[in-house]
Amino acid sequence: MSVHREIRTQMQDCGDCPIRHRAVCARCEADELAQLEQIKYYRSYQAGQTVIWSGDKMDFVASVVTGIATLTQTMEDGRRQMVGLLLPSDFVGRPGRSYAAYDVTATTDLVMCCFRRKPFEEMMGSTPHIAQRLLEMTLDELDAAREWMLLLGRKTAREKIASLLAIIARRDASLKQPRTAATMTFDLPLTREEMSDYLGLTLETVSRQMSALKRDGIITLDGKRQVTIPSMDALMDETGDDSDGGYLV
Amino acid sequence: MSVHREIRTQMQDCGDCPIRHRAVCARCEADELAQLEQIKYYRSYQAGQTVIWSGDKMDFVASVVTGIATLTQTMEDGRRQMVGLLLPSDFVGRPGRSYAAYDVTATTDLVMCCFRRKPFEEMMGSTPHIAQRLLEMTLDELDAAREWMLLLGRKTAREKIASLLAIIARRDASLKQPRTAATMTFDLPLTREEMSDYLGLTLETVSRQMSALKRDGIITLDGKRQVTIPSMDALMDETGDDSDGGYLV
DNA sequence: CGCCGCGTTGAAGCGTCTCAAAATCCGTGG
DNA sequence: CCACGGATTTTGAGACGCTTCAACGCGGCG
Repeated sequence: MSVHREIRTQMQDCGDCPIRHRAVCARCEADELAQLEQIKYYRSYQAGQTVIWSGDKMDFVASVVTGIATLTQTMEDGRRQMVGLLLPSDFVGRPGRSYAAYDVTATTDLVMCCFRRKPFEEMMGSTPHIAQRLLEMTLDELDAAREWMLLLGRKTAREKIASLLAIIARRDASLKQPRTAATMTFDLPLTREEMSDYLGLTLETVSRQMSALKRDGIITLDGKRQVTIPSMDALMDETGDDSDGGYLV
Repeated sequence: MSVHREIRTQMQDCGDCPIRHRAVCARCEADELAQLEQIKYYRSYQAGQTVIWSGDKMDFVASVVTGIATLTQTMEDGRRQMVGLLLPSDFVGRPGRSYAAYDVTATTDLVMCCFRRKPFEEMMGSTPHIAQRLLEMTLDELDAAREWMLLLGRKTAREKIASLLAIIARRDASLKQPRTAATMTFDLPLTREEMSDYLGLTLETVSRQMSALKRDGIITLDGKRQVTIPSMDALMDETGDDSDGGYLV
């Protein structure tokens, strides 16, 4: 994995922002947005590049604009566990904390909208709309983390893979095809190793279970990355979740 | 486990509250506290009693005042995973959500300070101090959940047990003995089965690893529940964590 | 062309689970 | 005070699922 240079991206108007209505700024009024524009700047990273290392000084917080990033923890002996998958509109960093608690890595090409930390923290105090939205997003993250705890602690390898595919498929569908098509196709944004880091498995087990799901007709593969799900119901049956789980809100 | 009747506890002044400075109300001024007193009421539960079932209607949020509660998720076939351990000052429920997302159970006798949900949500809008503190607490919870994801996904059974004991010991020390005594003793608030639900293990594996830690002199047991840790350093060596992990903030 | 990153597949080992039985603890009633 | 019964915990033996170690296949790129 070669090291790429970090690239600064040209300024952009918040009005045109693709994550305007979902990110931490979602509830801001025009004047508040203008204030945010004062302290924001964009950064781009290439696939594979590290955004920040755990323990490093972090003088910004940010929103993912496009692309996918991951949060991972690493033990002394090299065991790794992914603890977050950051999608467009997701928030990176913690107000009030000056160092990074996790490794942040770009798994695809990535653009982030960064805010200098100090001014952002001051704005949080004076702008309830930001703090409100951040609370809501953090509560959602906490729910997601707890669902992942169930997966890590109690699901079988096959159920783990099926759950991950279901999550990616559902998210992909919400962007590409608002209607619930019976059959869906998407590109896996993660390597087998990244999948294994997320699921608490080895990459060999991931590969074997992918093959098993293919053999059983739950998924089909074009190349290594493009996944087609003929029946979302059949996939859901493999996740171990309640049939109605996640739909009632 | 017999079903006990829920008991209402007599009113109490916020000024005397043992969690006054750590709970969701920690930053409130006197007038804000007075407002909270209007919508608060206490509830007590006996050890083993269920506070609320996942999916049930939940028209309050609450703080744990004394005792310990757990959040657990259950799969259709009965597999269970604990996703939260609620200690005094911890918050229960989610503003804006009218049903419970998890089973909440009292593992010891428990007293909660409950707020009617609707008035509490209104207060959150008008009282930044509450929302600020809740955000801070939620971010802490998220960090804890992510640390638990590493444990569930990557640690061995022995490391899991050692980690749990270390967490309980450290918390207990922060209450009972502010100084870092070399040797510490505490009562386990969890049964073997509850420990297994937290750690993603079977209760038999928990029991075996407890015996192994005892055999190796990492812990000593008086009865089944009272644990003594002769050397906190020796215990920390068994957790798999960095030697300096968790201390730098 | 040959290298390298990524993915697949195989075989053996090991850690945890499952099933089973015995030991211990604790509240209750005699 | 002791006996009893049920809940909890411990311990054992075998099974099983995932990991480990290893070899091989595939595709892109210098």
